[in-house]
Formats: sequence, structure tokens, C-alpha cells
Amino acid sequence: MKVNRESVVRGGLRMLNEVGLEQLTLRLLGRELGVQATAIYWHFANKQALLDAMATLLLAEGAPHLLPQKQSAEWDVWITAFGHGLRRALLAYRDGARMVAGTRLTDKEYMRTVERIGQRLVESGFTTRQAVVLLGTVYSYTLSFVQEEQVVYPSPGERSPQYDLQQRSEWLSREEFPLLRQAGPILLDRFDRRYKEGLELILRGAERTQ
Amino acid sequence: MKVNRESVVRGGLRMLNEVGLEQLTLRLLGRELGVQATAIYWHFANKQALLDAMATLLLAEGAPHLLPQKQSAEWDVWITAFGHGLRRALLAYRDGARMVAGTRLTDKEYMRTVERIGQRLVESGFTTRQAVVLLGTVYSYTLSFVQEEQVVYPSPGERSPQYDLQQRSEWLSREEFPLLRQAGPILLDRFDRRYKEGLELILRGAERTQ
DNA sequence: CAAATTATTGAACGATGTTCAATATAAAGT
DNA sequence: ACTTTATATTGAACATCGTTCAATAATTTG
Repeated sequence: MKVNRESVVRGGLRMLNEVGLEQLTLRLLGRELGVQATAIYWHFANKQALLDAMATLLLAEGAPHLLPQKQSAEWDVWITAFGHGLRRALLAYRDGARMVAGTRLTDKEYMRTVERIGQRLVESGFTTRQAVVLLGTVYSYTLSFVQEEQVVYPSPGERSPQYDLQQRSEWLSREEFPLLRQAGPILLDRFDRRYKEGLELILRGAERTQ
Repeated sequence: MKVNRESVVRGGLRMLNEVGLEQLTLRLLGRELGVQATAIYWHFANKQALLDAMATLLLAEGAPHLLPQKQSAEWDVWITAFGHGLRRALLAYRDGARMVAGTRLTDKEYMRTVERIGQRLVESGFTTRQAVVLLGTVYSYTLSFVQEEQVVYPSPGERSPQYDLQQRSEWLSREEFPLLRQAGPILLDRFDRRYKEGLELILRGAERTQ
């Protein structure tokens, strides 16, 4: 078999979804591609470089969904689309958020999109600094949120048995942790809803600087 | 030499600061403690359990600084103290944020503090859900922010040569990325300032729900 | 002082990322 | 068509890692 940079990256993402980041080894990927593991080193300097490329492709694939339907939309619609689009892109692959968190981007596809959103913010009256801070805050929030989310839901829909709600409730005594006890369902269920609410918090904060 | 759970955890954090998460091996830690690596397995089921304990201690050490000076302070002062205190705790150890991001807490010390802050929020008029969402958003934002920060500054004060500002500017052409080009200094310098501004964004958003 | 518990050792295992010379495959030059 | 060069893959090997486990030491208990 013969491979190239792109087929290795795509195979990497395919295997990532099947076995997760921890179990994604070069030997496994080689077998998937019908090639020895060492052949990958012809296309990538090391495993980290491959992970960088995988993260870059993940974001590039998601980039189109980071923009709102109507280009004429208000700036807050742009930010909302950015946040939800980014989350969706990260959720598209198992351990997507953890992978992206540890990588350096090597591609400009995603950057072009961020540039557009930033420029839209500046058009709306934000200073460059305010726009960068706002985008950075949404990015950080989203990346970390999805990292947590993917610990509870390794693959979309299938919940890890590690995070049992019942068990958590028993561990936190009613007397000492009345609030955190109620927090369980909020933190571990309905991630969609909580993500939206956190994003709205940032959004409403930005409304006041704009 | 004889060790116990605590001396292993403290030694682990000491070595973490010296060599970073990647280079922190059980053999190295064993040598530091004057013991074979396998002796650690008497005190911890596996490496992840040790990392969990290390993360737990990191947060427990930082817990006192998550509270404001005056208990009578307004709720926004409590949130600010929580954010900055958490960031400070994560920065206290090399790769602190990355370590905490991948662990499950096993101790209640940190939780007690979060419980208090949450209760303070409820006293101030937030619903339980609003308080949990607010705290969760600040937590996510901070964890991810510091993860980025620690890539650029692996140890406090010493900047990684990987993230050269000059180099970044050259990579991003002036025509295509006018905004992201200006974003460089904002994103890679003065992390203190940018963190504060991002936190204020969340804070001001919360003011409107309260 | 003996028995039982607690803790450490040292050898070993399987797996991983990575290196490197040898070799095969494809492209380019004559 | 044949040779040369560039591109890509192989297979063996290495060092290191987390981890297991029986043997042994150190400590506590009866």
C-alpha cells in the first residue's frame, strides 16, 4: 500500500474515533493503512506532528460551520455561531478537544475564518483588542467545556460509566455540600443547554463593552 | 528509604516543576524519593491515580486563595477571587493546567471552597443553576486559558522559544490576516491583563442575570 | 520472640515512539 | 529501452515506559 500525508491524517482521525487518543498508536494506524508504522515517518517528523495535522484538519472541516447563515447578521449571532460551531467540530471526533488543546496549528483554513469573525466584530464597534479578547475567551471556554464533556461522553451518545450521577450524590454529603449536590445533574446532564448558557454569559458581557 | 502517599505526591509535584508532565516518569520519581519505581505501586494503583492525587493537592493548596479578603465582599469580588486564585494555583506548577484538565478530583478540600462561593452567589440572588453555570464557565475559561499560557511559558518567567512573536508575524501575511497579525502581541504577551479582561467579560454577563 | 501486616526490591513483560540501513517503487533524464 | 535519481516502504533494533509479581525486607502486633 502507498500512503500520503492526507491519507495518513484521515486514517488517523478515523482511528481516533474508533479507539480514542490514548489507544491511537502508530502501529495501529499503520495496520489500518496497510503499511508499517515506520512508513508514517516519511510523511511526518514524529507523532506530535501528525497530531498537529489531525487537529488542523478537524478545525478546517469545522471552519465552514463557524459562520452564521446570513452574513448580514449581528455580531452576537457571529459569536454564537463561532462558539457552537467550534464545539460541534470538537465533538465530531473522540477526544477532539483534548487533541486540539495540545497542538499547534499548521494550517490557515481555520485562521481565515477567525479573521473574518474578528473583522466583523471590529466593524460592529469593538476595538481590535476587545475583539481578540472576546474570541479568545469563547475559544478557551469552549475548548475546556468540551474536554470535560468528552470525559463524560467519550463518544457521542455513549456515557462513560465512570461518571455515575448516583454515585456522585452519595459521595457528597447532604449537610456539607447542599449546593454541589444539586449541581450534579446540571454539570453532567444536558451539556447542550449548559454550554449555551455559559456562552450567553460571555456574550452579554461583551454587549456592554460594545 | 521509606515513603508514604503524601511524600510521593509532594515529590511528584516537585519533579513536575523540574521536568514537566511529559518527562515525569515513575522511575525518575522513584530515584528522587530514593526508592524503586515499583514501590510507588504500593501507595497508588497506577500512575493516573497518582496524577489525580497531585492535581487534588495542587487545588487544595490553592483553595485558600480562592476566597476574597473580606467575606462581606460583593459576589463579583468572590468570582474575581475565584478566577484569579484558580489561575494562580494552576500556574504554581509546571503543566499544572494540563494535569488538572485530565484528572478526577479525589479530595473535598477544593470542593468545600467552591461550595462556599456558590452559596455566596445564591445569597446574592442567583438561582442554583445560574450559580453553577457561572462557576463552571469561569472554571472552564481559566483551565483552558492557563493551558495555553503554560505552553508559551512552561515555567513562570521563561518563555518557550517555540512561540516566537516575530516568526508568527511573518507567517501571517499582512494582506490576508490584518487582524490576527495584530492579535499576536495580545495573545502572547501580558497574559495577566488578557485573563483579567476575559474574566470581566463573564462577570459583566453575570451581572445582567443577577 | 513469633506471627502478621506493611512496604520495598529486582527481574521481567508487553507496548510504545523512534532510528536507520536496506530495499522496493516511481519519476526523470538520456 | 535503460540508467539514474528521487520517493517511499520495510524490517530489525533500541531505549524507555507503565505495570505485574514473586521474593524479601522492615515494621507492627500479639
